[in-house]
Amino acid sequence: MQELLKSIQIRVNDKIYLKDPESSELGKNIVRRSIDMIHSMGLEAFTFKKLAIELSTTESTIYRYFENKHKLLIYLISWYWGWLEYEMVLNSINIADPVEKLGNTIETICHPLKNNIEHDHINLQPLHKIIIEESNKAFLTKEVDIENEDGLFSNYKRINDRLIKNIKEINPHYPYANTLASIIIDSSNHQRFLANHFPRLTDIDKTGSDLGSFLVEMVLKTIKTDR
Amino acid sequence: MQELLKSIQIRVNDKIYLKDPESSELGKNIVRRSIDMIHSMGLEAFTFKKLAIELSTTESTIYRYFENKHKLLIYLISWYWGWLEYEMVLNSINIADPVEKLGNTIETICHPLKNNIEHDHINLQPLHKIIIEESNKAFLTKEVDIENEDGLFSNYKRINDRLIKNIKEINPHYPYANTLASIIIDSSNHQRFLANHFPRLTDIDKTGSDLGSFLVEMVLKTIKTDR
DNA sequence: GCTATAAAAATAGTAATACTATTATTATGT
DNA sequence: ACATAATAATAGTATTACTATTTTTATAGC
Repeated sequence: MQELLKSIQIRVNDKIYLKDPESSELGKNIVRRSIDMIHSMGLEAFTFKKLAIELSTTESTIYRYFENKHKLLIYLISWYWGWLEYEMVLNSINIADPVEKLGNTIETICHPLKNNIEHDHINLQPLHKIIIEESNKAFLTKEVDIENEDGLFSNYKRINDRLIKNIKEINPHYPYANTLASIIIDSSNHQRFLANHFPRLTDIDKTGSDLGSFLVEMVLKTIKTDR
Repeated sequence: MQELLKSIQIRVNDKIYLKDPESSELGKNIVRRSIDMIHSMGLEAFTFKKLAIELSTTESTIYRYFENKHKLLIYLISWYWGWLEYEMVLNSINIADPVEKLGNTIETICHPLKNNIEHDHINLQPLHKIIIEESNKAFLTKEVDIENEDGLFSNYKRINDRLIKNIKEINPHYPYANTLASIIIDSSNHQRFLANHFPRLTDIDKTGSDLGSFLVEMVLKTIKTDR
């Protein structure tokens, strides 16, 4: 199973890239190295020039894969959510009880690397940190609506859809399932950001230990029909 | 009262700027025009050069007020939270019941412009939109820890503290008051962002009409000691 | 009204970024 | 062996994000 997962191809909207980075060794290296570099130096300091030097290639070559570093970021993020969907589905397979499934799903979102999975050319540990520290920048732009229309965020939205469906399985009449789902997903990463940089603003520690159980409890209490 | 509020000086940490923009007409114009420009063109397209042209002045002159556009953004955000604290306090004055106070406070965070307040040189409407669309960029950087140590985010953190205190007044034993508070504040803006750009991910409309009541309900249900 | 001082404006310049274009070289598949 | 595509090398541009220097203008005290 581990082996199967390792070589699985994550589907990423092909409008994100100019040339599929999975289609060549160089492409894979671009992805691999950019994860390390963005993780260690931050998105703003990261440039195609620096990446080109690291890869002993040229800027223009990288530009044949990605239009700009913003698109590269979207690629990484989209890949992440695409990958997480597999994890979510696999982890919750055979779970019939919707409450248990919700718990399992939220736990997966909060601790995606629990299974210690490895991947061919993508290092998940730093990628997850990029998600925590940088991913919001992908849609906090003036181009968000066009890019959204082009489907660049669909992998992200599918994760939301699954959570929404799960919540509605538990309480079909709850009117704020969408809002709750997006809060869960956002918080699963943002609370860890706060733990890293604004510990006063959270009760979660850096490992995110109680995060999952907190979020599950919040959801269940919130959607419970009281009578 | 309106008049009093209009001329009130919002306290902003003086490490954010090089020269206090409130101290001169030009400084006020820098703030005023930058709000309009960032709002209309987005933070990335906004430059000191363009601002200088708009103000018929030069880049170097603007640089005497702010180190760079990032600091200017932090200034605007910090001013906003500083101002919101006044609003929060004023709106909840004389409310003794902590549950009622929480409702009032959250309502203020979600609908800060309800009182149709005007301000001397700061246009609150576009500023609020900047908070919704751009404010996360202020701390999603590699410099966040140094800037946080320097107190650049203290106005923001004080808002959190008030909410935390309020939650603890209702249930002193609830162990996740900090986490819940930061989720509330974050969601009060982020759900409106989603309403604008990802309506499928929220049940809130663009005016944010049910947002306050949803958040209040979520908090109250979550912190309720069930027995 | 004169002068010191500070603020602002004008001017110039630099290193880095975010690209684009052109040509030469190398690899690959038939 | 040849066509094709990918990559590398080289060069260049507009813009950004600054810094430095000098000149002009405004202000406040004497």
